[in-house]
Amino acid sequence: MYEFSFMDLNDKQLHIIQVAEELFAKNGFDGTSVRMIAKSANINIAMISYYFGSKEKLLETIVSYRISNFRIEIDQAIAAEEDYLRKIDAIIAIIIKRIHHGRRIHKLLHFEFSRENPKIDFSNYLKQKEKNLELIKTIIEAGQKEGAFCKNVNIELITPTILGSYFNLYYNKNIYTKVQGLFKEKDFDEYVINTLTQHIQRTIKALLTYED
Amino acid sequence: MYEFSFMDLNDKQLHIIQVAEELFAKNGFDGTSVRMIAKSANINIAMISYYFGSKEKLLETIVSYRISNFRIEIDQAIAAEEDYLRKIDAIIAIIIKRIHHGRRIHKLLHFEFSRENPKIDFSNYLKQKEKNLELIKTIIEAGQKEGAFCKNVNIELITPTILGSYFNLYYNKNIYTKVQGLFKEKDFDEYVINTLTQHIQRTIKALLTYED
DNA sequence: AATAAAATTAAACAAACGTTTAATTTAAAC
DNA sequence: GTTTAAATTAAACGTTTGTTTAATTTTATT
Repeated sequence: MYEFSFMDLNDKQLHIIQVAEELFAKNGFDGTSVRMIAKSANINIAMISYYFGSKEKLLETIVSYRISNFRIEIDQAIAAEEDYLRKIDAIIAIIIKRIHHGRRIHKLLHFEFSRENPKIDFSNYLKQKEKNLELIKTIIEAGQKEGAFCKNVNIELITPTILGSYFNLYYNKNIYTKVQGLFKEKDFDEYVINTLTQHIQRTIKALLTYED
Repeated sequence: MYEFSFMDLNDKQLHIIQVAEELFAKNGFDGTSVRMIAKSANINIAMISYYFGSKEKLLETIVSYRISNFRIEIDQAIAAEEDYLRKIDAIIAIIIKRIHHGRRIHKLLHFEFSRENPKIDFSNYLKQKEKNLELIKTIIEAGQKEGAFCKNVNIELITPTILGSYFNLYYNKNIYTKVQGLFKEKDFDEYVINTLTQHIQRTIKALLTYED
């Protein structure tokens, strides 16, 4: 039976990618050995070199497999809403959903990106970041011209606030779980999609309409 | 000549700590070898085991050396300001200053904290996080009672928004530097203390007074 | 059924890892 | 100046690292 495989990756390769992605996010790139990956994926060590060439190229494959542009999805959401505050709500909901879905690879990228000698090529990641930044800039400037948003806003810092709110929660999940009892592990998905998304939407809308 | 040494650490130990901290932040714990540390610090490899016991205990020493409580500083700032919005400004300025100063060790903690088998004891880090969370909760609830702040706010998520904004900028510094030309490396300190702090203050104040 | 290609394996490779040893040098105490 | 303790060193320790090899099994093609 034929199964569709993205990027010419067969089922076995996809399985290795999924296992490796989880281990990389948990233990970091250097903290994950090819033997750990092989054991978790129930394959021979040599299969990683055989399929991907090397451990580093495996990481590169994972990155290009996961990093995808969501320009179209956002464009549709923007067009569907009339009110500028609703547009913001829609954009943020999409961003958080996407980021949450790709949280493991993004964690990896955060940590590998600021290294002395980065192990992989980040140009695709950079391009997408840049596009997203421009997209948000465009919509906010349009809202400012319409008089919906105030002008005293540092637009470049809105993305860090949106993404940072998510990732700081994600990185400190254990703290809130253990110390605060804020949520159990399995409720995290729901908490992100509902509570956190709402909080960020509120925050950004408040910022964009704040007059002091 | 006698020099004061915190935590009974002599000058040589302090030098090793500083070098190691920087390398750990750059390359991660597993990505940094004792030989790299020894070379950077111009010492023999054996000195690390001699002084600290092991590579892991060196990390523990760094953490307890850097993680400090800033309860007193915040208490003073709160007492000095009358207006609740000014109190928020003061708290955020202190938090960002502190976090920026300890950014390297915090990056390390973010990455090591969510591991399968954490290599060091994080109880001190947890305690301080908890204290800071309670501190912010107290001041905001007081402001709500006074009618200065609105009530539809998720207080638990304010800290992630403050810290996340900083760290997302820090982790993606290279992007903004290279792609956007937002700032050069050496201007980062100034950008954080001025522009970023202002942005976060604005954001949180807007959120705390937002009525929809 | 025979042939060719792809997948899988255990074993071996050199290199790098954190740590320990035992010898030597430096500093401090008497 | 002698003795004792602390600091420093080069070398070696046993593991683990990522990758390659060469042999074998499985799958696909003719």
